[in-house]
Amino acid sequence: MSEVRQNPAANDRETATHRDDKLELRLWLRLLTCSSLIERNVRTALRARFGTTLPRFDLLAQLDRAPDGLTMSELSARMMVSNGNITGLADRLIEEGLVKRTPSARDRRSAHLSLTPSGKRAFDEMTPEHEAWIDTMMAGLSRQEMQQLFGLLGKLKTSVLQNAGSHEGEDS
Amino acid sequence: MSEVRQNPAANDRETATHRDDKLELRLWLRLLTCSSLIERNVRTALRARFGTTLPRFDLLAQLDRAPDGLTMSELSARMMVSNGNITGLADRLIEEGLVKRTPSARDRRSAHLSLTPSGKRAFDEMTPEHEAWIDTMMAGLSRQEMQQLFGLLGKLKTSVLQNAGSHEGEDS
DNA sequence: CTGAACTATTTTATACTTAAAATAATTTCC
DNA sequence: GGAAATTATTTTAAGTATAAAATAGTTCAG
Repeated sequence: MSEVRQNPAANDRETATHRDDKLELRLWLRLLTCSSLIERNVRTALRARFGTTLPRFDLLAQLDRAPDGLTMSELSARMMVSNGNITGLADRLIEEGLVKRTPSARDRRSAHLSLTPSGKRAFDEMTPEHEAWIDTMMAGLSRQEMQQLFGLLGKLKTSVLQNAGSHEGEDS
Repeated sequence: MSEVRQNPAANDRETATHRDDKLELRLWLRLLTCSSLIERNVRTALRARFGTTLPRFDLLAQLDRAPDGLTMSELSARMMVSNGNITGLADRLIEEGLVKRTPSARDRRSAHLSLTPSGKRAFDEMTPEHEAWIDTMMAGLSRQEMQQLFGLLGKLKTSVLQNAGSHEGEDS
């Protein structure tokens, strides 16, 4: 098993916040805790059930959603990782025969990545279980609470995108 | 600058979800998007302003919150990363003189890590700006929305901890 | 046309991360 | 008190991640 504990009485980052910490900071730490917990569970489950990793699954999922394929840059944007990262990840999946690359006819710099039949099959096998894991983890929330949370996170996302990076150029 | 785009009209993972995807899945992807966006901003800002990284800052922050110091395992639990990860991270910070290790008197396996004066100074210099970045990113939410979000995330956290790993042992 | 600016991707160097095995110390229980 | 189980940490090997520089192709102003 993993050497990372997952005990329900977690003594995590967020639990360790001070009573007098600012709401914004506590909110961020709790958000991070939730995200990390779910991510860790999915990662562990993907390895245990399918012998694969989250980044690989994520890349396959992006391609599955885009039947016409995606370029490296598009993948980089959607997965929110650096461009260089995609290169290595794609290389491994191509090596494993799950993804293929088709050079673009009109722009010789770029190529479209897409799922091979084998990749599509692998993804279709994984995705129902993946969804079930997520459902299970969220079982403690009512439909209404999920919708409320979804809405609030939407506002947060907008806020972050709007106000991000405003600390830059304060001396220009 | 970074080569990862941060344009407000993000074409991210979550934006690419289907209309007919389940609420649970969309909620998870939006949560991940928010978390990744904030994390990336903090990471970029830490590098730009202080030439350091998020894991280093995070470790310093944990130690700052625990005046008596923490063992490797405690740090691992709080930061929600693997035990082996802490070893390397701590080594680097000790090398840089920001952290010191004190062997435990009663248990020769473990040692307490704590901030050096230099580490404390470095952290105290960073933390007000760090808090300001978080505040700025959340500026689009009202006090009440933050509290609501905080509460809902608390429920989610409980749910995940309760229902995590229930896919394991389904054939035992 | 031509070269400057831009865009897409890869490469490089370094850091971070994990899972699993190894090492070493402590506790437990007979 | 000593073997077995547990706990704390380190090591190992592979993969994931970033930022920045390099490479190569495209676009566009003049």
